[in-house]
Amino acid sequence: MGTRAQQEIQRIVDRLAAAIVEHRLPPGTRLVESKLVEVLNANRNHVRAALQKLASEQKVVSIVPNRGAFVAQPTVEEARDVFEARILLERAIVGLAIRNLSARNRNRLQKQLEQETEAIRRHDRQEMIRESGNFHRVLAEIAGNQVLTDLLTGLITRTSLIIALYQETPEVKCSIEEHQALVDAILGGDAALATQLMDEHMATIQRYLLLDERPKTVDLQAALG
Amino acid sequence: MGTRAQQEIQRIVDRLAAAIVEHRLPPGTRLVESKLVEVLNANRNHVRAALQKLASEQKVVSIVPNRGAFVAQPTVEEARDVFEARILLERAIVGLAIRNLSARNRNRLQKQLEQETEAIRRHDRQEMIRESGNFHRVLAEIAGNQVLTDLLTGLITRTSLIIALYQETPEVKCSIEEHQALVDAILGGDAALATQLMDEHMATIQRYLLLDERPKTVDLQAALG
DNA sequence: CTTTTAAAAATTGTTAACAATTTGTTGGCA
DNA sequence: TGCCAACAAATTGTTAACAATTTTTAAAAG
Repeated sequence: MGTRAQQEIQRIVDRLAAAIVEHRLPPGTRLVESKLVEVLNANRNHVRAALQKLASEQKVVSIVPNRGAFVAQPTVEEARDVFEARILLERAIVGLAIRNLSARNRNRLQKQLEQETEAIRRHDRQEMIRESGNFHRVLAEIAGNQVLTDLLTGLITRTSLIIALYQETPEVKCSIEEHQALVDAILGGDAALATQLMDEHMATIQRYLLLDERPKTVDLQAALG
Repeated sequence: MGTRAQQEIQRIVDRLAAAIVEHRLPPGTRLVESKLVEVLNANRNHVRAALQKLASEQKVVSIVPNRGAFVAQPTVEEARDVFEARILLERAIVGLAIRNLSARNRNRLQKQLEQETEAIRRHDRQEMIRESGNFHRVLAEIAGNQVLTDLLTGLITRTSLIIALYQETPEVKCSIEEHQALVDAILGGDAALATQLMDEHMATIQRYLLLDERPKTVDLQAALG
């Protein structure tokens, strides 16, 4: 495909991923191709390609043959694996970021915290989700490893879907207070403290997940058995 | 797409990835769609989808609009980033694997080493490459985290392409001696030693890469400037 | 009123024809 | 010979029509 088609597919991927990440499309939602064509003002071939990509790359969509695409419902095991992998990457990124603290990068961290503050001030939940994800992405960019950034970006997306599916209450647990403490430790150059704070930050998020139980959706087996 | 088409695309992806990983398709090789259709006995649409996947997921193919697909030529920066990320994952995997040492898993490690020995005995270079990759995949599977396994699998593929492009001599540096030492440390439950051996193993591979210089292929700018 | 069956509609899956672009070749001409 | 234009071939990119499957609707039968 030419660049134009690829860009269009990416546009659709981004729109859908954003909607899933910001919990506007709950897990299990049916994604009918013709509706997406209408809503996104797109070509059906492109929509199909985008859905395939979301299914095979980020795994936030699952495709059932002859039945169509749905917002994915990751299993408890997958949720655990995603968190385990993410913590791993986040810890390493914190360490790398501390070694790359240029004036510009310090500034980026401050600016990012301001964005989050603004989102909270406006009580804009979707923007809060978006910005809390951006915080971790900025950290990865400061770490200066594009491969790590790409891997983490995928895990951030999946994490948000997992939260939609398993978190007991809908508040955004990826809090600015913990981000602020992290930034303080990073700017202070205290790698050990920063790493520990990142561990605790991830643990905080994980603590509110109901990973002992089944997915939130109706389990016919349990409900009728 | 239905399951059948997806399977067919995956078959093509696997065939192409194997050829690239085993250095049968050197970096920069042109991949003409019609030739692939012939050689792989496939449909052109499926070939195109497979090439797109290899480009956007594993990044071992690069697609130039209106010019076609080529075996990728990762930059020195990308090579460094891939290795940095891979070391990170491998270290963690070693630690996790030691905690999961069932009888079956001990056996899998032994069996894997036997496979590698056999490849060496037969002087089958392509099988040696394949099996040395399998060693790291088995380790990831023993670690018991499917997400980590998937991420590492992608990085192993990319690593092999990087070696094809940047290693000074063509021997397989991912050696069974170091694998054997690693297995000994793991079976002995010595996490600190095993992690250190993994570090050294990765360092050994990296040591033979010419990452100070340009890619091996002719650089017109440098050659004619 | 419930169940069954058949037809219609909606939705997904597949393909090959067509279009656009790049690459290669030939022949004229100074 | 060297250069250029026009044509031809090869290759990639795009699309819409067609096929297959599932879901819905409606009618008929018990």
